[in-house]
Amino acid sequence: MSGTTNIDRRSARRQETVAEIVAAAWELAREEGLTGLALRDLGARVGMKAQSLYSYFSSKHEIYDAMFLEGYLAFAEMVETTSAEEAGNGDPDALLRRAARGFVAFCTSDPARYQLLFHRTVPGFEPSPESWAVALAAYERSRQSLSTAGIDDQASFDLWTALVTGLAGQQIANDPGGDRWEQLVDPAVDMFRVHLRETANAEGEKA
Amino acid sequence: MSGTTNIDRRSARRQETVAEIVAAAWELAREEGLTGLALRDLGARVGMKAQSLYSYFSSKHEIYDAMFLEGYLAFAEMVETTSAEEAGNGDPDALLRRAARGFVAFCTSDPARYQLLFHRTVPGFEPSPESWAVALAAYERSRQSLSTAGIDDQASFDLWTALVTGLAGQQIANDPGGDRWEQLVDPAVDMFRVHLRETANAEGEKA
DNA sequence: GTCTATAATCTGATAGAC
DNA sequence: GTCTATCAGATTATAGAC
Repeated sequence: MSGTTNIDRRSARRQETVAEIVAAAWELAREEGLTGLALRDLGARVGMKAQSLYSYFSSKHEIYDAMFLEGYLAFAEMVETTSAEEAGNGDPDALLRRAARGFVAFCTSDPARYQLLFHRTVPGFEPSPESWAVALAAYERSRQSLSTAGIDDQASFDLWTALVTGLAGQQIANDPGGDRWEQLVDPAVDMFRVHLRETANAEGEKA
Repeated sequence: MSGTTNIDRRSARRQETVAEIVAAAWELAREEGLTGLALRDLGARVGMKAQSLYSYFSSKHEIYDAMFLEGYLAFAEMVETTSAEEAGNGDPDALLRRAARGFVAFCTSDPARYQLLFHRTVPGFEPSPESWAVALAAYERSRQSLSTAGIDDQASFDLWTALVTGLAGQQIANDPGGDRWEQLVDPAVDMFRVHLRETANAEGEKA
């Protein structure tokens, strides 16, 4: 009787614990720096010995991988929110502004996450194919959303990502907690919009 | 007889060794990652026991500090080269292009250095006041140089640094060894130039 | 699934001989 | 100034009892 249910319960409990561990890992990464994360501290934070973590993850890199995955799930959610039709009643300029603000806020709200997702900073760590797939899907979703705002070629999108990661990076590195670069998000979007218009014109002239 | 000379010789020899250690530290940082640098490996690389490094540096952070300092000296040199009058016969647009290309090449040629100089990625490390002074001077020199190309307010310069560090960061993280974002440097400069023209117009209209 | 015990190694750093 | 010796502790990770 109810063998499956017990298994479900057990795996649900397990997933809870896994999630708790990953949450604690993020906490520690924020406090100690991404590469300062230590399994001893992590175990202590969730009320376990460090060794017990190996019941849930087979290596430290696997924990980083779970963090990476979770980070990109949060990224995807942010993309979805800023892309929402209702939020901007179809105005492409408003969409661009929302996307840029959302992205920079996403980054500055968690510098450790910004580091893990957008820079290769943990020695030896490489995301698993599964996590990469999620990252890529989120990236594609973002690209698709912004294509409706006029960013419809790869080069423009690459320039866009450089611009927004650059704003976030400068804010985090040189004015943590402040808004010196966050203030520049709207001007940067204006600048980028002119660029879009000009490249569109150039295409038109060629035709 | 030549007591001072002996001291000079000795301190010169010492400086040579210090420079050798820092050079080896950069090598290792490039190979193992900036935070993967270990004193044992560093000692081995220069033909010493790790403990002997303490004759030259009193802590690991002090080595990072020397790397930081050296990095900003190289940065200053790059700024000087790209700012050179001769290199662009006074054409402000050419200066902007040279500055951007020079900066991105400076970053991509050494990702570990990019990380140390422009992101806070080593847990617990903070540059000494002396090193900060050099960094700040190089920053100011860059700002001064680019002010002759029309970047004459802080906000525009901040936007500029976000743009070029962003291009470099994306190149390093997502296409190491390639040129996907490096190709976008000139288009990015064009985009930025239009921004400069527009903000200048806006200022003019206010007056 | 968590523990103890511990392996095996690496960490940065110090003391003191030469 | 470099060495040996070593500290004191951290690190990730495994084996096996409960």
